Amino acid sequence: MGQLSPEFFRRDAVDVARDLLGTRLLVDGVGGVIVETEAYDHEDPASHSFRGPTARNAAMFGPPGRAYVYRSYGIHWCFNIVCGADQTGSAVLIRALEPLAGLAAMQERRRMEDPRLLCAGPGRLTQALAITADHDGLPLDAPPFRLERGPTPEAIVAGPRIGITQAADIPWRFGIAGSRFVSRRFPATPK
DNA sequence: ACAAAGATGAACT
DNA sequence: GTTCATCTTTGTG
Repeated sequence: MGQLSPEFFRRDAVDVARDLLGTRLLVDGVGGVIVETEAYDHEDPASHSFRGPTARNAAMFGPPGRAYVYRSYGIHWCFNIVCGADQTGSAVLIRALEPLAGLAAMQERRRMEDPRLLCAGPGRLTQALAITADHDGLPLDAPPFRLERGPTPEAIVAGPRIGITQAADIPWRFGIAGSRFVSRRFPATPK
């Protein structure tokens, strides 16, 4: 299974967000399978890129396939992958992983044992993988990162994004159906 | 210069 | 369900 190339990310963030589910993300060999994502683009009032380029969101307006890392609530780091053509200001927030590799390192960094709580949330997974501002702007097809496509999930679910006030009704949060490693359960989908 | 909000998580009632 | 730690970025005067 080869590395995902920048071309994989050179398209609509919503499509990338869906297609990233099932992909393995590793940082220095530590990580797991992406089970939850959210899409953001620059037409989107909830996105950091909505009001154009700034010092913080510079990576979002760079080439696709790179990291955008920002500080959240003064405490946590959040990890995104830049999408779209160059300078379009779209990205996918990685919200949760199913831990697979380097469990001991993650447990040490998170000071807890339960695999379900190691990477279930954007701030938790950056702590578990030791992602910080040092990674902002780095390409994801080179060390310390590794992104390898895995089996396509049987089914995915969608729902409103978490923790935003603008465009709170847009269902751009995606998850692997039935995963016990997501940050929160998805709303029941009416038939 | 200042204030407010924020793509969160943990602890607590 | 609520509170709060903690601090950068951004908008406003």
